[in-house]
Amino acid sequence: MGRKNDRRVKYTKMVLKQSLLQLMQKQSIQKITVTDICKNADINRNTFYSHYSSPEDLLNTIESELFKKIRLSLDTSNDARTATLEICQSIWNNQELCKIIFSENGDRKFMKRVTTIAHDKFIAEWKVMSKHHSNDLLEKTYIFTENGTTAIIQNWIMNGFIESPEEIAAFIDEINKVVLDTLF
Amino acid sequence: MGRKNDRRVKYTKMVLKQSLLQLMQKQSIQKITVTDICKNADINRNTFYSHYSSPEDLLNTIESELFKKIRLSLDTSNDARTATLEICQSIWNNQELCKIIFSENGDRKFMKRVTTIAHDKFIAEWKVMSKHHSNDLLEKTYIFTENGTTAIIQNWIMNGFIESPEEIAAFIDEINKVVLDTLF
DNA sequence: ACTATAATACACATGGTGTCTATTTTACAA
DNA sequence: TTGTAAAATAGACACCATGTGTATTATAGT
Repeated sequence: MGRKNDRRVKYTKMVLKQSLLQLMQKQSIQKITVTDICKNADINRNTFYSHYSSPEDLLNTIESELFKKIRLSLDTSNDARTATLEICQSIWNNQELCKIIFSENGDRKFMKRVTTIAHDKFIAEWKVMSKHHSNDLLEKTYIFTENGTTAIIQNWIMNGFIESPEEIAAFIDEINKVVLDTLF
Repeated sequence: MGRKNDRRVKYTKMVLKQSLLQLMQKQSIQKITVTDICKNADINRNTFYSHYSSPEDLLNTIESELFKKIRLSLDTSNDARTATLEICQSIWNNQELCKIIFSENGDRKFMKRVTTIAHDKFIAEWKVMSKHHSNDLLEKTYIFTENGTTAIIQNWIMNGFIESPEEIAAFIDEINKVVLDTLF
């Protein structure tokens, strides 16, 4: 019964995560060693290896947990507008973590993985209206707006959340609408 | 006189560059060691260090040379449309190199550095027309289109240059126009 | 042919890695 | 409360890349 719920395991994993995030505030994941993380966490290096295989592996775990949180908040909403808003709110609710994970050295692929959730709904909505257009144009437009949207959110995070989630979501909605409405 | 033009130096630098690019086809720069590069190039490791300080340093050199080429082709054109086209043509003229440098593991910051040349001209042109708008909206729109444009070019490269430079430049012009004309 | 210097060969201490084998500590359950 | 499984630690190990020495060889340019 006490397999994964062992207090010792929970503590170890917790401090290792904290330790990595703390180190990531000053250096990129690429330059952080297992030894660094363990010294900073006051955890034996062998213990690290019994839970994770590398700093990247540990980071993946952290990211997956955040991703799960964000996805959970989306299960209710189906249209693109509310999905965008809820993603922004999820990020807003995890500001400290997001600041680190999506920082300069942060994993762009993961950021994209998040925005894609909402963006796919955008595209699905517009795809219906664009049957007379080539898939090629749709594909290029998708790439353009996808990456633009991702950058807007990343910039919002990096600038310290000056705008509210509502404001950012509204801007994203508007500019995506402009592009897609005009082209299709 | 023969300082930097020494044939030995030219050869060494050349094979080291080739070696790194070859290795980058299969792994990211992060995982490539000095030892790897030297073994692959059949160059002594000490020789590497007498020219470059790290694999990243070597890559920076390669990137800077490409950047110089691209900038050179731009000195004639002043408007955004022709600048975009000439960048696309420069990339087209260096396909093999660009495929590697802008690959999945490629340096996104460098890709942005390139597209920014043309994009800044776009923005300068539109900035004149948008005095009545907030800098904030302009800034966000800039980020959106900047990153969208970058992604389009990157995608063009990664897909193996299916379209001509003219076609890609035309799409970039059009979609940027749509966004900026509609919002301002 | 001379000479400066580029390239090589060899060596070294350093530091992180991943994986062992004990040994100690501790959470949970009977 | 105590027994036990398993978690954490301690210490050691070979391995490999690093960066920096020193000495030697090869060679491009004059």
